[in-house]
Amino acid sequence: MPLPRSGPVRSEAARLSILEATAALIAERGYDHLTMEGIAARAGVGKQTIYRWWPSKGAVTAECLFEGMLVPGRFQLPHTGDVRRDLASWLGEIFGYLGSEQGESILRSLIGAAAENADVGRRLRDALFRADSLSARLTAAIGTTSNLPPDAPVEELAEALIGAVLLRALSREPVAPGDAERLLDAVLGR
Amino acid sequence: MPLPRSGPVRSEAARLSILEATAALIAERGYDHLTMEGIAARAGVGKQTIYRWWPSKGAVTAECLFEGMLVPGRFQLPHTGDVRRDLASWLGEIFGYLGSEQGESILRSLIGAAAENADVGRRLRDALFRADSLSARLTAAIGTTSNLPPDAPVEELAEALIGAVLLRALSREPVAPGDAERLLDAVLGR
Amino acid sequence: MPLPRSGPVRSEAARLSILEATAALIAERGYDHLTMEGIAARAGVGKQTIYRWWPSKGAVTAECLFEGMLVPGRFQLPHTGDVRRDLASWLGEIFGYLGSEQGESILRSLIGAAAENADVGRRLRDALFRADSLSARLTAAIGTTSNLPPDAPVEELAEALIGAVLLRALSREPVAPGDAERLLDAVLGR
Amino acid sequence: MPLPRSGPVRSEAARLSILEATAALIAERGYDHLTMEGIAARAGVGKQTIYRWWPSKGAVTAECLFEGMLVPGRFQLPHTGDVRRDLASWLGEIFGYLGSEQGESILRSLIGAAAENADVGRRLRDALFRADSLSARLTAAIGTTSNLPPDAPVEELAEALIGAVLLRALSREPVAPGDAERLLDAVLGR
DNA sequence: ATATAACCGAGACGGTACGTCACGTCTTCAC
DNA sequence: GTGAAGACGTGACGTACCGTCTCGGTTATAT
Repeated sequence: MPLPRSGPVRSEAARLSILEATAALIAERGYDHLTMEGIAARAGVGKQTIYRWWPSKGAVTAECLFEGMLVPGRFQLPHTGDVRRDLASWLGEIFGYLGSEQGESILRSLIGAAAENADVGRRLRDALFRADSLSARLTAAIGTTSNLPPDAPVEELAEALIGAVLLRALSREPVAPGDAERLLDAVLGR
Repeated sequence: MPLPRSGPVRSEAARLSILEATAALIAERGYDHLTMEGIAARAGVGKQTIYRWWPSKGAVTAECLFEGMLVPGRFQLPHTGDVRRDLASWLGEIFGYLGSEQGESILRSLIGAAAENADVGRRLRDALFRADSLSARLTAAIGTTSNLPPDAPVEELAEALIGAVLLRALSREPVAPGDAERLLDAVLGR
Repeated sequence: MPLPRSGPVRSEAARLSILEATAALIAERGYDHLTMEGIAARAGVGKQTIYRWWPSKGAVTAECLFEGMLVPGRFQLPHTGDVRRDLASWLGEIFGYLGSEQGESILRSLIGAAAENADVGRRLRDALFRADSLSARLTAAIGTTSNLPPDAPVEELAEALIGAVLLRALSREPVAPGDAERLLDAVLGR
Repeated sequence: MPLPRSGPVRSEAARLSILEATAALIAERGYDHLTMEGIAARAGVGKQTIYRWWPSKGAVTAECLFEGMLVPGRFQLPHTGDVRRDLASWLGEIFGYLGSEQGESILRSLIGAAAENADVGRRLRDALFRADSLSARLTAAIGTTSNLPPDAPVEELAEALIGAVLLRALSREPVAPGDAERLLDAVLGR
């Protein structure tokens, strides 16, 4: 089923088809095993159409990530007023995703992609985990709900939280029920 | 210069030559770009000799890691009695390594390798960072030097520390002087 | 010096380059010793370009044969009216070719190729020795010049002549001056 | 089941086992596809034991041939007094062998072996088809049963007969009932 | 209204690396 | 000192993808 043609302007249909094919292939077989030819075939698109707009499969992956096609957009900090509870809920959701076989595999794939492609690395940080808003929220919480001292290194706190998630994905250790809370206790104090 | 033959037993010379070639190639060009043919050529060895003993380049890399050929063995916790100071010194050394272009690249390569190979992931955790002894030391430190409560989740603390290092490597952000201390402050409190 | 590209249609330049390389390599080193990689390298072509169009080196060889690149097209029956003299001249030329070291080696190579590849066998018969026209001519000669009875089994006569040539090539016995005539005498009578 | 050892003299058991394995493998899969490792494994013998006594698989094949393990010894000219009838019977047997799928394949294999190995070529001629005795018999028959002139080129007659058989094997054309007789008619006259 | 030019699908091309097979050499050890 | 076993360096196999390059066909825009 060939895609409809749109003349000498970039075909949005082709672009979407490529991103969807990429996301599907990563979900099915992992970032390694992802090939340009596989994407083109799955998307019903010529290889040149991919190379015209992206320099590498890492770049396509990064755009997938940015479009929210790989990791659901749900990983957003809630905003109830109780920062500690918000963080717990957010981390809980992430660990839940990590607990599913699908999620663990995709996340691991993305780590691999990030390791060899700087763009993916950046996207993985801010588009996926919204690290910025995370540290902003931590800053806002100083002196309020949790036992954060006024000059707490929030940036480092955020890195520690997210880093622990990555390490968990890398090490392939299964997620246990209370893990998210324990991590929060460890980093923020009880 | 062909290696000496040793008959129907495994050639230790070939094994070492392969591991050394692998370590050198990873250090020079990164884990992606590492090829079996490249290893064989550099090691002066037939490809089959590699495939006879390792199923994949990930496995070879894991053995390199285990033999301490990729990351220096220096990342060991000192043991001065002052746990906090020991941790600071250990983290400082790691961040120092991460600060060098070489070290950052190798570490990132290994993360990529870990993402696609479970064995590498495991080795990267315990052979490299001695996570076990790390949490053991944290346990020992409870109630002593630092402000760790008696039931502190040391395992999670260790994961947060190491995870932050990995995230730093992945995100390619340069290391600044006080980073190690700030991370320690963030996770262990001041 | 890369060959010119011609897009998504088969490149005639590549095809010719491959056939020429094949013919040259067979002439130089024999059919055994012929390798796909050798052909590709000599032709300045990717291996896949060979495999895309031919299933085996035997098939490439068969096409060489068909294109007249391996055995000169000169082995054609003259047509003077005197069939006996025509046959003598034709056989003489073949034995002359067989007498040269080059010719003997190539012919033997082709026999080896024919033994393991049916296509080569067929080509070797009809494209090379024009067996068809040979038996047709023999049929035409019945009752005329030679002592062929009206119902002479011309097909078998042709096979005997060509077969004797093959056997000579296989057995590596040097060709002596009067051999062609003697063979003709033996098969056709004096 | 390892073969019994016999100390510092050549093991006849090993030699026979190798030849039998070779003959079986050629019969099963053809001369190309025959491998030294396959022979060794099938014979329950170390590779070195083969290389110690034969320089190539062609040589092993030649010895098989010489021992009558590949082509049945039945292809011998009968000796009834009627040379024409003897030849007819002999050729008939050969064509019968050639008519079986097994026989056609083995013979073709041997031609391939002969094409790349001089020794096999020689053996194939005299050990297999007893060409010597054939031309001797033809000589003896001069002036007797058939219409051979006194100075008939018997050597060439023999070559034509055998050559026709080889060509038939090479060209993979099925054998029809009267073929042997027709060939004899063609070459010797009616 | 028509040419022009960018885009599209398809896929052939010269390459690199894959993982496997077999080669012929060599070494160990049991008999 | 022969023979089974099998590791070794070498080299070819046939396959998968790479990134580049036409090709023929569409279609929006600039003449």
